[in-house]
Amino acid sequence: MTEQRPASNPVTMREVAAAVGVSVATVSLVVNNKKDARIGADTRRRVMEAIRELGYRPNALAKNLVQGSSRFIGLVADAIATTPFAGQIISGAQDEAWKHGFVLLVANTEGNESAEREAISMMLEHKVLGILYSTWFHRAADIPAALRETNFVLVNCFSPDGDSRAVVPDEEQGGRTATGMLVDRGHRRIAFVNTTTAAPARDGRLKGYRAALEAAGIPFDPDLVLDAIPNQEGGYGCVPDILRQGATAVFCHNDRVAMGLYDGLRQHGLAIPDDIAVVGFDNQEVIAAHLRPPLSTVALPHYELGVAGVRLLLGLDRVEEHALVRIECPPVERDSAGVRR
Amino acid sequence: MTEQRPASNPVTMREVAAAVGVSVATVSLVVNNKKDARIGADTRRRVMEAIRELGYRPNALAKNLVQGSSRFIGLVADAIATTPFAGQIISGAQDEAWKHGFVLLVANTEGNESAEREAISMMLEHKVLGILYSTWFHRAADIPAALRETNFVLVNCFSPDGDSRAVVPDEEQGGRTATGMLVDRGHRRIAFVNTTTAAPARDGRLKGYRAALEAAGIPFDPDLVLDAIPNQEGGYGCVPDILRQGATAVFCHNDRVAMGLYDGLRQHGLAIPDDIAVVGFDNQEVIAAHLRPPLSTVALPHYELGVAGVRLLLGLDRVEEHALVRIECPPVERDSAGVRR
DNA sequence: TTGAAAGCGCTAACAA
DNA sequence: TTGTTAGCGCTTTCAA
Repeated sequence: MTEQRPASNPVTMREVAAAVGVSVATVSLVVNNKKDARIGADTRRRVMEAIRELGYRPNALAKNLVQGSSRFIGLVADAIATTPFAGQIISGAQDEAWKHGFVLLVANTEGNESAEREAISMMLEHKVLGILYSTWFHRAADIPAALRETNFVLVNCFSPDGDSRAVVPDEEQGGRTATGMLVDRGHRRIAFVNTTTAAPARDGRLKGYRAALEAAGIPFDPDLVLDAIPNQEGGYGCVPDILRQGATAVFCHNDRVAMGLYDGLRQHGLAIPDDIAVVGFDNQEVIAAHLRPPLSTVALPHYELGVAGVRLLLGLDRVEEHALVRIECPPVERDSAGVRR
Repeated sequence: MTEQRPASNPVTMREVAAAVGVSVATVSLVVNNKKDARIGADTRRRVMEAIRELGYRPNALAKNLVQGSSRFIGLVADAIATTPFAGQIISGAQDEAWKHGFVLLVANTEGNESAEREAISMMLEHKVLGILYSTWFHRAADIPAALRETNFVLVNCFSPDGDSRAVVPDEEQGGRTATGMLVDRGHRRIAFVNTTTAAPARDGRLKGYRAALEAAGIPFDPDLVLDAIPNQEGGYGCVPDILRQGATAVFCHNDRVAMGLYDGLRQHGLAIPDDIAVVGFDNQEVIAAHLRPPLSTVALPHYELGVAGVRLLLGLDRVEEHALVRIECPPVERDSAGVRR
């Protein structure tokens, strides 16, 4: 394996100093714009000029080394490739990290445990300030032992033992919000197509659904809660049941289920939202925004999860030691829920 | 086993050496498992033990510094958050980078030029071995000047001047493959819903479409080529035109267009693939795999683009200086094209 | 206002 | 087989 040429030799601070005829200390002072050190206006000018002329770039490795702390934040994700969700977490984490002068070291593990171990090792060896450990869907996660060697916060997942800082979406509030969109339109028989998969999303959204019903004085009818595989096929498949139950509105576990539901409903000659109203969950753009009619849904706040994760890591938000921070799932109103009464 | 220390004060090699009673050089030798240096079996054992006991982790920053080269590869992407595509590029790049002992420094710029400059600066300061500059859709890209300070390869984009190494999907072959799927089923009036957006995808896929037709001895009919906004609405909107032209099959610019087309076709009471066959492009999983019927399409090889990018960067594949490397877009057969005759 | 010098944690000659 | 030593490029006292 022939690897590329050895790193080209970049301009060093010493060369800049030599070019100007000052010491490296002086150059360092002006490069970092140290406030306390008084540098002659002329010297400063000449140094700056030399920097520009020689194309000098500070060596972050050396700087980090001498300062004993890197400006890295690690982010391990379990599914960068397969969903847009991880991307949004990364994006949020990066924007926030960047804002505070930090750089993201990203590792994709695709659920592979040894890749995970390797990734964490690598980050530890780069002396990251801390690690964000994230999953693409909200769930309990076993915490790799090595994580405990540094600061870490869980993003979109949490420790079963509740002994770690974590940021997760507020599923219950999300379920309440989604159901509320339907209640607000005057619906009283609202079906809920939940997922078959045991997960916080399943329990939380159901809880929210019931809470919204209760708040509106609508009795809970267990027959209106259906379980389906959380994708298009699942949504399509439960159309007959929904119709049998005489529902006038459906809250779907996610947007993909809603997409399948659309198909089934249409096949029965039913119009959305006039014959039956639909709301989804996730706000998966490619789908939700372009269904016919565009799908009203509730957004999973992945970007905000990423932001909150680094804020916790950096200690920017005051919060109890092992708190589980819940982030709001905001409503995204489009057309499938009908017009508000 | 490992007594916890504040992350800010990690165990150093010197401490390990002191604990064992050897020199740091010896420790370095065993840590890096240097092949040529002979270390006493007993010494090696004791060092390893101390490493485990103290929880020593090598400091990659120091190592990189002294070796004059980091093991970083930078990857700047313009849309991590908005599509799964960037994620696949990252994923491919990372897998390949890791395989060769490199770590990815990822920066998301969301098209923002100053973010881009900052990102590249940051990477340069970390003395990356090189930079992958990637875009989420295949297009010509202006190359930021700073990029030229290091090795770089363009991924999913190319320099208008053709003066840089680049890896892109083979649009023409993709168009040929997609059209071929339809031709193979005996269709002769095949519509092509192209995009309204000027881009390599537009020209390349059209070229491929025509090539496939020609290879099958089918005359090209310009009336069968429609332009539409490349999303669901666009696909939906051109159904009447397609029917008017008497097409028995449609090749869609992408899967989203196909999704809209499905809707429109259904509304006309037409069955896919029996009344009309459809193939898409992109292989956007959430959509293609779960449409009814599942969509036959051609995959955009984002993962492979990432892989090829780092291979080029590392000089693992021999290739001419400013070559434009084209990666195959493989067919993904599902059900919407019908049964092969 | 500037410079000299001591490291940061590690690797790699060269010695022993 | 192992230790000594000289840096890598930079920051940071402390002196001048």
